[in-house]
Amino acid sequence: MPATLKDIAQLSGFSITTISRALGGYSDVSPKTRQRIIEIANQIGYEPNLVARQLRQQQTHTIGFIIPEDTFSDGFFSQLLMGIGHAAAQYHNDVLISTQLPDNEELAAYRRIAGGNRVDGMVVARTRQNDPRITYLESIGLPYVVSGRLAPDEVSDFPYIDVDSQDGVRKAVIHLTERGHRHIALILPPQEMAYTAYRLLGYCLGLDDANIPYRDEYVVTGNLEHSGGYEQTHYLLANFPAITAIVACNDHMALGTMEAIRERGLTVGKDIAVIGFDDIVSAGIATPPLTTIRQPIFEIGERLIQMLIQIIQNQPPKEQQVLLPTTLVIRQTT
Amino acid sequence: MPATLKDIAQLSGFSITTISRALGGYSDVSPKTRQRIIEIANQIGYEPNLVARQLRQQQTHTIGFIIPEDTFSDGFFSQLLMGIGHAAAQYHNDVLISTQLPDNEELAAYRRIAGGNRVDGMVVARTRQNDPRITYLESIGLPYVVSGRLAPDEVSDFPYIDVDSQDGVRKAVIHLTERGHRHIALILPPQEMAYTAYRLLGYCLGLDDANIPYRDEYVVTGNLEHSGGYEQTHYLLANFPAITAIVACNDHMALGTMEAIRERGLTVGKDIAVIGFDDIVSAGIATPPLTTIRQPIFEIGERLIQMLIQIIQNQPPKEQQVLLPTTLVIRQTT
DNA sequence: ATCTTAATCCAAAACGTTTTGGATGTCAAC
DNA sequence: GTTGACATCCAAAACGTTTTGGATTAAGAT
Repeated sequence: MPATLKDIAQLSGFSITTISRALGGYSDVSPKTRQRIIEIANQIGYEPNLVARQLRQQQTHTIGFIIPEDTFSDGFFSQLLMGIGHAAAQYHNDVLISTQLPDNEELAAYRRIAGGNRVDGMVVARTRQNDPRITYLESIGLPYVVSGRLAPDEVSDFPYIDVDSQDGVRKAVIHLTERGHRHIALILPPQEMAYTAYRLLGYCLGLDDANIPYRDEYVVTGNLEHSGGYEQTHYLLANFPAITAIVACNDHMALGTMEAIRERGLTVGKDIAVIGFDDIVSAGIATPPLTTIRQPIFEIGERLIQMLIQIIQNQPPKEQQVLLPTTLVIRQTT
Repeated sequence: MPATLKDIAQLSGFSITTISRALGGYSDVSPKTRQRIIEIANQIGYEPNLVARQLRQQQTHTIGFIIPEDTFSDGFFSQLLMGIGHAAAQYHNDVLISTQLPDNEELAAYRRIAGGNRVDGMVVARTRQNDPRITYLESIGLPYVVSGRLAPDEVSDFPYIDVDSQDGVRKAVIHLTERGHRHIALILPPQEMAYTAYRLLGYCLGLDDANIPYRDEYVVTGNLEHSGGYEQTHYLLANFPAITAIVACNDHMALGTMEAIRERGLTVGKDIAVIGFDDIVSAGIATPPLTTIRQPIFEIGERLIQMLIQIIQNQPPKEQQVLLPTTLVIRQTT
């Protein structure tokens, strides 16, 4: 039974309206009155009921973020979340997180949170091809912002921030060809990930730059986890001994790749070069430290929120579709 | 302008009450009516306004979690959060996250979120000595649950889940003495952390078990980050060359310790043994893989929520103060 | 004395829902 | 034809706030 405006009204003898306006800093309440009211409010530990305020004002100062269920140990997601939380706080917004359970229909959480008026806007991550979440958010007209574009053959006509992963992978491949590698394998993310196509494209361009022919059998798909890199690397090295370098499309897989290489009695960085993607914390402290394509995950989270807040406030930013550059962080696996 | 009960009422000719009760599954509405109402609701894409519902029912089905500002890259925190989110979802609860900004007064966020009725309960982590957040939550009577006890000299008479870190460190020290180490250093967390005392205690007990005298100069304090382990290790090894083993109170610091050891031309696991604490993902994939005291972080998050939900539902669990065991994961740094 | 103006204050509506306490109608039993 | 019993429905209050559109009073101008 927390204190309400009504309580202060009764204690002070003023009306609820006046209490509200006094605490709200309006000018139509006399200094003495205001002081008295503030005094009482402090004394009984009044805190405004935010739910009531939200209902009345029809805004929540809250941003929604729905976490897929299979993302427990994903360094990318938690770092993105930290960036989101940090920026949101600067705009006096909180973040409402809903974890999606395996058995639930995918859109259910979006309907509940977004359709149920619990948030002013949403950030959606991990776009897949033809993403139904975007269709839904568009249909209800709620502000949203996306981490990652759609695939190159789809139009991404919504506000997003993505990283130029095509260019990133290309730089990585060039880096390898410059060191003499000509048999370079690629471990892609699953097909349905929207960015997969960009990475494959970058790989092809990189090979092209060095006049190396594309070989389909050097390109495989991993599950984005340690095990994916591990298994595919064993497969690749067992079947194509000519391979001297492997580009994995995230750091988790790259670390799995390193382990597989070691298991085969080879030396990472000497016999087989490895490049990852993301530059998560583990990459820098792996042994040997992993050469990787860094994307500024925390910053992406921050900028997503900046963009979203502007859209919520009806001041759509000029740049609604941002492509951030990647950096090739050269460490000791190449 | 999302659809409301009123809209359905107007379209169907029934009253708002009936709409509400039809959709709510009450038995006092005829099958035909209910069917018609559901039909219209689906047709216009009705979703209940959760804010209104929260206000009316005086409960939010939301759990609050406030993240300190200095926790961006902390693997512990994000993993705890994942556990929290996962368990909360199973109880149909969402998680409201508020990031605390550096300049803000600490309790401000708690007052806003907890005092402002935005959540049904809170989980507080990273207890410090004489924690004011607990005092506050207790004063307003909001259900809460704590990750980690207070220091041994304070009474922790609130629901918590902690890990028996005293026993953990003791096991680690015993493991080291069994391998012949007699000059074992300890890098503690900052004083104000409540669990620091437990770890020091475990260290003392472990030494005692092997009849090794306690030496004050072997015990230092680090900042819980990579740099803390790094700097203190350089200090220790420069001043006390007799040291052959270092226990760091979290994995981040342990990884810093490993780096410092390498920089001094020594070999981790051979010249100097290292043991960490937590068993974050990076520990297992470090090179060499880090021997560490594992605490089940994800599970702690889950159990915190189970406990909290029970308290919220007024069914206080018999076990309100849980001490989970740690596991010494022996890898290759010892 | 009357009129303006400014300074304070407040009643009531509104946000969208759930819940309480009936109201109405129908049908069977007597 | 009266009485219950049951099925179906609904008006109004309530949750705690903000906001609208005045009302009241006092002071200053004429």
